Amino acid sequence: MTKVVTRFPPSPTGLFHMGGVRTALFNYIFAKQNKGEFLFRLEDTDKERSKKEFEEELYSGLVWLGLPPDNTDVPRQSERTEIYKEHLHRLIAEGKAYEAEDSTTGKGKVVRFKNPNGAITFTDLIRGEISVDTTDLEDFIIARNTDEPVYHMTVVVDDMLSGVTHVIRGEDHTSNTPRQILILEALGGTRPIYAHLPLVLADDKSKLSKRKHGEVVSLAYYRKKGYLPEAIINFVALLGWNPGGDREMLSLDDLIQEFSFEKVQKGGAVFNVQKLNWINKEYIKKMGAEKQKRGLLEFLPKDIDEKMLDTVLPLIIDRIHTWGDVTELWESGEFSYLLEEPVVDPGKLVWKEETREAAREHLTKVKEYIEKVSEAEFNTESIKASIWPYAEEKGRGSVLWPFRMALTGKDKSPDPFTVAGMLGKERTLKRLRNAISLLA
RNA sequence: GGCCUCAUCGUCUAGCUGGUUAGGACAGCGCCCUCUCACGGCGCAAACUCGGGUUCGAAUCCCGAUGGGGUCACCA
Repeated sequence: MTKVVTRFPPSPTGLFHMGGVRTALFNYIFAKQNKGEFLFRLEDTDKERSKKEFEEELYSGLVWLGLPPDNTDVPRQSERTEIYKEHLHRLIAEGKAYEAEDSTTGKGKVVRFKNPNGAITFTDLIRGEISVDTTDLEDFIIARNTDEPVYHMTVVVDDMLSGVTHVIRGEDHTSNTPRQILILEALGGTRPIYAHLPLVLADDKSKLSKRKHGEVVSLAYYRKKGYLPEAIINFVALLGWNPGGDREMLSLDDLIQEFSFEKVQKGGAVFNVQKLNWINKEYIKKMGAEKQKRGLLEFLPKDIDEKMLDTVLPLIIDRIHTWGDVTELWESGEFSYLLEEPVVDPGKLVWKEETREAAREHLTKVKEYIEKVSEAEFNTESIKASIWPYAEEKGRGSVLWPFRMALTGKDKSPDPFTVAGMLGKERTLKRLRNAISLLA
């Protein structure tokens, strides 16, 4: 049994695409599952469009996701031209490729592969046998000139030389496979096993593309928004694959354990952000408070009172799907009453059909109960215990609504006991007195 | 258009060797909890593309149609 070797060979011509993320993931999983190697290399033969920043983006993305490649030195095709040339020249020498006039401009010479014009049949781990008549491909170009090979040539040589056993890539490469098999056979290499993954689709069912669908196609977007790598891995794995039952929450280790090509879907899968959001939230809920806090801190104002954050933490967690959501939540003033005195509308202090007098009376009573709660025991539970019987007697809405409004000034907020607990005795009393005076 | 390929709720999917009230999840809607919001609990709605076969019986097997997607670069 030869060692399994998979690879992820993006071209650094754009941000790390979510489709690429899934391709990388499946390559990683399959390699690990078989105690093999997961290789990373850069296909930067297009000098015009290849950018250093994208190389970094790609590599750091893999590391961030928890899918570090096994090779420490990252090969760049732009630095391997001598190797490709050697193979290219061999093909020419053996009559398997030839130089030809540039058919479009008539200037210069390109290298074409001498197509034997037969049928190529290969086995795809996901789709079974695929058979193509290569005659339609004609004598395709494999190099811009005798020194500059293009994609098909470089892929084949690299895969062959690095001992790649499994080529796992997107379905958009299916039509490239026969060409590459042709070159590979001319070179005398061993055929790897192919697996073409169904595409990751946008809402309109077309391939996710930067041009058409914008920044939401790249990993960078989700990193910026504060999604968790585990959640992204989990979600993306479920795009076109599933463990067979009802399980949906799967760690990378689970995936390595459970993955099989038989369970890979044949049709494309729409990238559904809402599901990603849900999964992300599940991961957030599962982690400890300390981690949650650290996650939020990155997206909150620098000068935020960390002690206060401890108390609001559970409230925030209930209301967000990603760390980034907290920014908007915070800026919307959702918790503004914690930082500053609320502006209270006197009319709003009165519950439904009740009178101002009644509201004033309830608030006065509440103030008295609050005063009796000792400073040391001033927490949600004890506050609730002291006021609850009265609220039950007079009607919860009649008492609790003005109470909460006095503290927050908002139609929507957590319950008054929780808010009072967060504010502390002094501030709670101050706001109650203020509300009472407004009703005078 | 040629070639390749795919087809179960809006979306992700279960369904492996034919017999199920076609299951789950997200989203949606409703109810409950409740002073409001959020959380949570419960529930509802929602699919086998169509047409032929094979069979006692088809979402499942075969053929065809239709529809979708991919690809047809000196880009990868």
